[in-house]
Amino acid sequence: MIQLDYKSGIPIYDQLINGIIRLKMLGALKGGDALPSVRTLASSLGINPNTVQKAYAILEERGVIYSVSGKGSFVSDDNESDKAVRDIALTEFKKAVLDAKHKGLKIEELIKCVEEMEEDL
Amino acid sequence: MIQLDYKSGIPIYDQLINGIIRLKMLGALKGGDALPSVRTLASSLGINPNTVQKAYAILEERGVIYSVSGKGSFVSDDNESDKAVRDIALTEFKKAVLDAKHKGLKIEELIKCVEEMEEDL
Amino acid sequence: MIQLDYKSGIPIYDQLINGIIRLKMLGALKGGDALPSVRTLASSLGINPNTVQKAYAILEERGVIYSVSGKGSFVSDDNESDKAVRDIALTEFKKAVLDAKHKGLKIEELIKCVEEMEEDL
Amino acid sequence: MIQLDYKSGIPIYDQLINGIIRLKMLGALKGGDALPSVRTLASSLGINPNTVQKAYAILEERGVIYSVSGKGSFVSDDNESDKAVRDIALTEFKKAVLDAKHKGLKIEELIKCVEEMEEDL
DNA sequence: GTGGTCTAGACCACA
DNA sequence: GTGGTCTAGACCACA
Repeated sequence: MIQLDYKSGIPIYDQLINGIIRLKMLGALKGGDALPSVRTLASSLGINPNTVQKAYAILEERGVIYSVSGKGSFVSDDNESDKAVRDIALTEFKKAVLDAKHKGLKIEELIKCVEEMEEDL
Repeated sequence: MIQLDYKSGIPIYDQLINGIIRLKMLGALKGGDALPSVRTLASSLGINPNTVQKAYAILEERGVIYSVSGKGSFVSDDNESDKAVRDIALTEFKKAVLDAKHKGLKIEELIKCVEEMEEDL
Repeated sequence: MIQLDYKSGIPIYDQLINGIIRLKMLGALKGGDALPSVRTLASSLGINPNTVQKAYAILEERGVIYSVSGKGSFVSDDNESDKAVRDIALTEFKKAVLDAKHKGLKIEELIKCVEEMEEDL
Repeated sequence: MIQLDYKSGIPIYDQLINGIIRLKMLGALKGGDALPSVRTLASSLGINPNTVQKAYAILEERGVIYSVSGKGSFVSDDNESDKAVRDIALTEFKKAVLDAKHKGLKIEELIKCVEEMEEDL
């Protein structure tokens, strides 16, 4: 399911968020699908339920999933959610572009870099 | 000189690092130039000397500057340093590209996004 | 009958309460009419009998319906009940108005908003 | 400062959020003002730092405040934040209007109710 | 000192 | 059982 990397420095809840979004992108999770409960996912990953709770809360706020008290958490099928996710991703990407520029990389280099990565994947 | 943005969420020491690298890229700082002392820069920016110290230490580690005990810190003229900085920047940028892809953005969108940012700046 | 929206965040029992009150307002339920039994309604909506039970209990407490042991639940024809329901609803609405004011919305904006909603519905 | 009501059923972190927004509306908090630190506010209110942390995190995400690790939390002067707050408030208000309608109140009654509240305040 | 993350564990409403 | 809130307390990066 979701691979956690404790050495990455990326907060666990962020890795969960990214992991669930990725699973949705890949089609492994579809609209209406039930997610593992907060406690179940926590124990299967060996982390604290609060951490899962935090990830789910953020995903819900972004419209990627929705939670029903007493029933569980489910994947939204709302296309709006995709848009929200993409907006956030694009903003973060722009930040990275600026950062690269600030460190002396030129726009053409960045574009070339992106194009080369296309072939790899 | 260097503009700090406290709201950006980027650590101050990182902003310092980027700022000094940028000044070197722009030619405002050249090989052999003396940098302001840790205390001077700290007080002129209104920040903690520890923060400047950390930035200088990282820059030295990357070969962008070098320190002479009792004399101060100076800009390296070694072209190697530029390469190292650029390598690090490129690696981080690639990570950002991957992340954006994982969140559903397509390569063409990213390229378009980069091109549009070129016009703005 | 009653449409449940699991994504709304409104507790199911509250949706049931609102639904039954609405059916009464609309005239679909009149004084003396028998309500479906707790189990019947629960199974026809695919929800837990406890949830229906809770809704019925609250409706009875407010005088909207009444229960006869061994016979079932019935709609009150008492006009008093309507008044009680309306009083509660009005109190909650006033709370919402205050909250909106506290967050900087002006009375005129609220009125305009309500008027616009009239057209939509 | 901020009055907490433990009996209200409203989560403490929500009361904090509303309280800070209200203080900003009233002009008691202006752009750039430092907020009490997470720990300070927690101990002065007799609650857990985590709860304050949660409130601050949500306020930051909404653009009402911004936090700088190691420095503290500050009130945004960005007018955008007001817009975000107002949007959220308006959405909540609309929900309340719908709820009132569902319970049998008529639009005209709601408008009259709002108008009467104008005189009181 | 300051914000941010995380664990451990309790308690509540809801289903 | 399930999500949500809260406390208590530890630890980290940053300033």
